[in-house]
Order: sequence, then C-alpha cells, then structure tokens
Amino acid sequence: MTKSVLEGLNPSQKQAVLHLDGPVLVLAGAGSGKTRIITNRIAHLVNDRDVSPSNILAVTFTNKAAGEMKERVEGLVPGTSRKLWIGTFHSICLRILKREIDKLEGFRRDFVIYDEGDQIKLIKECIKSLGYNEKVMEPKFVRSQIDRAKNMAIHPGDEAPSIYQGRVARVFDLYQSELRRVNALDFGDLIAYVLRLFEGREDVREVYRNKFHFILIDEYQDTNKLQYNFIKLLTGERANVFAVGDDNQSIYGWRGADISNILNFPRDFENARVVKLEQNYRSTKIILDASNALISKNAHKHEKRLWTENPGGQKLKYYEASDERDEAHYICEQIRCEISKGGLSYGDFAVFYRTNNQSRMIEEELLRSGVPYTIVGAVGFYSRAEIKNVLAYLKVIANPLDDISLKRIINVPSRGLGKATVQSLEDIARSRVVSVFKAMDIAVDEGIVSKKAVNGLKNFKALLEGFIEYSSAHSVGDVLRRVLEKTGYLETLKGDEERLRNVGEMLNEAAEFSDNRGSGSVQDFLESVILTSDVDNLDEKKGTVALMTMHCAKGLEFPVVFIAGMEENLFPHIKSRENPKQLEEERRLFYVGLTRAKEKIFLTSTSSRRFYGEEKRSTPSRFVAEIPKELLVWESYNVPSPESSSSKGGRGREGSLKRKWTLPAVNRNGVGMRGANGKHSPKGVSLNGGGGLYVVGERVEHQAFGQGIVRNVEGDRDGRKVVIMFPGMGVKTIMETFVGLKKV
DNA sequence: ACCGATTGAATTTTT
DNA sequence: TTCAATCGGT
Repeated sequence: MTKSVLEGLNPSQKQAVLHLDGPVLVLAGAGSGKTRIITNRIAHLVNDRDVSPSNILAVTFTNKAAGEMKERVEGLVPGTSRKLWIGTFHSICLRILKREIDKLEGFRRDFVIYDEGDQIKLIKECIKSLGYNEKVMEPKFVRSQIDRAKNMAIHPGDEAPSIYQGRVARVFDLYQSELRRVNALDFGDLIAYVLRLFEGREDVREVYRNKFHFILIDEYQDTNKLQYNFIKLLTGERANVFAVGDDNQSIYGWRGADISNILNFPRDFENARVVKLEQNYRSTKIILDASNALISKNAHKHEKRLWTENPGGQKLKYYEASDERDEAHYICEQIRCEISKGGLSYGDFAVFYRTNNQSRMIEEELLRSGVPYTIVGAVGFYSRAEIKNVLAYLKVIANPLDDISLKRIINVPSRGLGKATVQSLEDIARSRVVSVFKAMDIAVDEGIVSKKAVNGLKNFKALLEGFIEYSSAHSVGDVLRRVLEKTGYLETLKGDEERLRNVGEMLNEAAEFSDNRGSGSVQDFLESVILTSDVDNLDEKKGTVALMTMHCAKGLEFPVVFIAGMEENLFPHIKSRENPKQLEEERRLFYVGLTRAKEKIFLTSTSSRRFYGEEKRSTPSRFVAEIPKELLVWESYNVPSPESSSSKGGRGREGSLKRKWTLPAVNRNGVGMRGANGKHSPKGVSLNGGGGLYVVGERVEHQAFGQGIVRNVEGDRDGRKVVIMFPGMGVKTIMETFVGLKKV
C-alpha cells in the first residue's frame, strides 16, 4: 500500500479512499478535503489496485479543478495523468463527440459550438420564420426554456406537460434542425448527443463502458438530469460510481442542477455506501459556527454537522455603508489595513458579490488606491462586440456552414454588403437549401444582387477562401493575424483604445494557444475559448485581490473574504423572493461564500444603492440577522485617514465625494456620530448605552416583526422610542415600553 | 447603404 | 447608467 495515499487522513477519509467496488456517495462538507479524497483515491486505484489510468474517468465542475486534480495525481503517481480522463462534463463529452459524432446521422466532426449569443440569434430567426412575434416570444426567454428542457433531458418531440408544448416546442424543433444544418452544437447538445449515441449505438456505448471502469464525480450536488443520465448509461451494471458532493453547496438549480440527484443517490444506486466527511480543515471555529447556524435555517438537506479543531478566530465584521462608493471604500481600507499589519499579501483577499455589476465600484476604488486586483467573470471578455466579431471570422473559417457567424461579419468592416444583399442571400439559401456561404457564389454567378454587391461578395468570398486555405496549414495565431491584416478590421477600430486592446489581447491568446499546443488549430482554439470559463484562468499566486460572484467562488478558498451587497432584494435576489426553494438556494449561496474563508470575513451592505441610474434605498439582508449575534461585530462608520483620501489624485468628482465622507452619513442609527469625529471604533454598539432599556446594536424580538436589530434610541425618558431594523421588513420605530418587544 | 440620433430595455447566477 | 436596436435623413 502506498503510504502517501493515506498519510494524514482521518478515518472517514481513509474509508472513502480505500472503498472497493460499487457506488459510494461521499458527503463532503465545505473544507473537508474532498479534492484530496478524489486525487488520493485515483492514486490508490492506480498504485495499489493495478487499475490502468486509462480506465478512470474523473468529472469536475471547472477546468481549473480538473487541472489541479491532474497535477496532484501526477505528484502522487508520476506518469498517470496523461492517460486519465479528467474534465468537465462538457469537455469530456466534446472529446467523445470529436471521435464519434459522425456515427450520428447528419453530423460532421468539424462542428462548432454555439455560445449563448449565437443561440439567441438563431432562435430569433427561428421565431421569425415560424411567423411568431419576437416581441411576444422573447428569444432570450425561449433560449432559457430550451436550455432547461435539454438539461432535463427533454427532447423537442417529447410529450412533456407544460411549457414545452405549443409554440416553444415548435421553435425548439426548428432550432435543433437549424443547428444541425449549420453544423453547430450548443452546450446542452454536447451532452445530449453523447447520450443519444450511447442509446442508439450499443457498440459505441460498450466501448466507453469497457473503458471507464471507475467513474469519479466532483460537485455531485450540481449535476442535472442530463448528466445523471450520462453517468447512469456509462456505468451500467458495474456502478463503480464515486460521487462527491455537498447538498448545502448546491447553487445551480437555475441551470437545471437537480438537487435530488444527491439526495436520492442511495436509492438510485443499489447498495450505495455513504461516507460523511464532517471535519473541516479550512476555517476558524467562528466562521464554521456562523456557517452552520446559517445553513440550519434550510429545511432540505442531508443531516451533517461540520466541526473543526481549528482555533476560534476572529468574529465576522459587518459594516453598513451609506452607498456603493462608501462600501467599496471600506473594503479597500480594510484590505490596506490588514496588509499593513503584515503577514498577508493581496492574493489572500477575495471580494464576493451576488451580481457582476457590483464589481464596478469596487474595481474603481481599488484602482484609485493602487490595490492590485483581478476580476473574474465580469462582463465577459468574450461577449464584447469586437471579440465576437473576431471569433465569428474564426468560426466561419472552421465551419463555413455557420450562417449566423457569416452574417455577423459579412459587412464588418463595411464592404458594401448591407441589409438588402443579406436578404437576397438568405432567400437564395432557403430556396436552394444551401448555406449562405454557398449562396454567395450563386448570387455572384447569377447576378441576383446589385453590381456593387456582386463585387463586394466576390472579394469577401475570395478573402474567406484564402483564410480557409491558409488555416489548413497554419495555427490559430497565424490565421488570426492574417485575418486582421487582410480585413483591415483594426483600422475601423482606430481611436477606440479599449477595443483595440481587446483585439490585441485576443491575438496574444491565440498565439499563445498555438505555441503551447504545437499545432493549435482554429477549431481547437474555438473549443477552448468557449469551454473555458474565467475562473479557470484565475491564478491565486498572482498576488492580487480577487473579485468575483459567489457562484464563481465555489471550490476556492481565501484567508480573508469580503461579501458585499448584503441587502434585501440583492442578496437574496429579488427574483428568488417569492419561491421558498429559491430562497434556500440563495442561502446556500451565502453559505458557499462564508465557507470560502479561512480566517476572516467582512460583510457589507449599503443603505442606498443605484440600480439603473436610479438611487434606491436598501435594507440589510435577512441573512445578516441569521448569523448568531455573538459571532458578529457591527463596525461603526469608518472615516478614512485624511492622507488616504486626499493624496490620491484630486480629480473633479472626488471633491464632492470627500464631503460625503465627513458627513455623519447615517445619523439615524447613531453609529455615524462616532465615526464623524475621526475615531475608529471597533464596535458600533452601546453608543446610547446606559440610559434606556435597549442599546444600539442589540438584537430584539418583536411579536409581529420577528427579530431585529436596534439602530437607534430616540426621545427622552418619558417617551423613549426604539428604532429597529427588521431584516426583510425595514426599519420601524417602536415605543420602548411596548409589551410585544423584548430582548433576545 | 451608411451614419448619427433617439429610444428602449436591462441586472441574477454560467458550463 | 449603459448598451443595443431601431429610425430617419442623407
């Protein structure tokens, strides 16, 4: 037995690693060392049980996780990682399809993958050509419906109840055949077609069943029906499934993840063994207690209690800012403050938020104070128009049947091929059942379009054919460089620094891709671009503060974590308010955020936030109140030291900002007073202490409003009133003597 | 066919 | 607020 495989593992971990044949569900709480379990188990299989690495399939949630796992396995058993199959469901299925898809009728191996934007464009066309009104049937909505259906393994023709009938189903149907016509697959198809292949071709299925004797799946709580079917079909009788997950971290319900996969595992797989990993090695006791308390508010979960031997640590800090700028500034100051204490570097910090748009202000503030940061995800690099254009060129080069991409670039840069020309091309394509690419020839030969357009079409077609020819013998980097040269696209971007930079960045990436992988074809590059998420590129060793949504944060850990925007209607998000199930998912999301932290957590909210240009009042999230009060410290209003705000370039806007800072911003809660005199108070409590029954910061319970937190005490001793913030219900002012009010 | 200007819609979360 | 789509004039 290889010693290193079991070294330092606790009994449950050992049990999981050593398990023999048959299904296992490892319920691995946050920070319980699940990655280690998976990698060590792989090592154990290979080293001690003579399993060939090529007979092992490991499914991870992100490419990043796959890469890390590969590395760790390689460290344990050198030489194995190359033969292992490790990757996301999507990348694994892509790998299978690239070998097998021509066994499905009407598919070719040189297909491209459509991203969300492509999907929407195609769906829009389908809606139009079916004669539906796209104002009524929103393409975006239809897309999400189709996506959902796919994730639930529903086919267009299926007799499914509800929304999948009727017009959406008709669009779905047409969309699928259009995808096939243009030789493209969407995300869901990657998995769905593998399934179809396995179902329809026993010989193919047997090849993979015989190959993958052992299947390990990480983040099992976030698998959907489609993925479940894939696993089921692949394991067959053998059922050597090793599923690792934590139902408390299921946060992708909206994407079709089916929490019942993990909840029903013991029923789905006969004789399944369940191993619980309940010891947390990541966080301080206080962080763990807070997380446990929070998640206990959820009804649906496996019973599991995380514990730790780690020391207590520091209480969570909560700061209520006046607005986003204040919030961002607070975060900035805290980071600088922690750094100045020594021992930590910028890379040890992460700032999480619910929605991507929240990153703006925080980014600005970090920039202003010179704190290095990395934003993960934001407004996707790949969703910018200039990048999409460049990618569209590559897509057409890889797959000339791709009408959507072709139409996108036909007049970029402008070459006299406008709406009318495109319309005639589409007419030709439809009537003769050919691609738009082909239709260009026909239009030229038969002179169906204007003289000017004929010329433009000729040139454009020749240009593309030149690229295609060139790409057969050159790597993406070269191809892209040539595209930019010959089309003169860069010239049209002149003056727009940012766009130029983006395209330059894209070119770098393509060149790098070619270098790293010897050949690096256009198709390979496109696949990597579309299947690679932003988190995959996050480098913790870079030494920068990481900014990301809590969804992105899954699987990561940081010594110090900030969670911004702890406000009702933002987190929990307004759209998940009505549905208790969705509310529970929001709570799990918060749980994920909290459990990323090793040492310190800062929570922040604002009392007013701008939405689309409009300022809206906001109240603290109910989740804040769900953290036991003895684990939470209310931070007072925290005025920045004079140097820090004035030394940074005093450009126009900042003047007014500074004034904001010197105002006792939130007078009504009394906390602002202390801050205004420049003194930092570690606790924003007990300011009015001594006199009345209630003190600021204290937790109270109202017979009707439930639990709340005292924000201020007003009036004199004859008629003292308490101002209380009830999470989710707002701020109320109540007589101190009211009988329905008591301390908690 | 092209350009600029006006209007309107959008904010969950992502492989 | 910011972006994209649409409109109308040239």
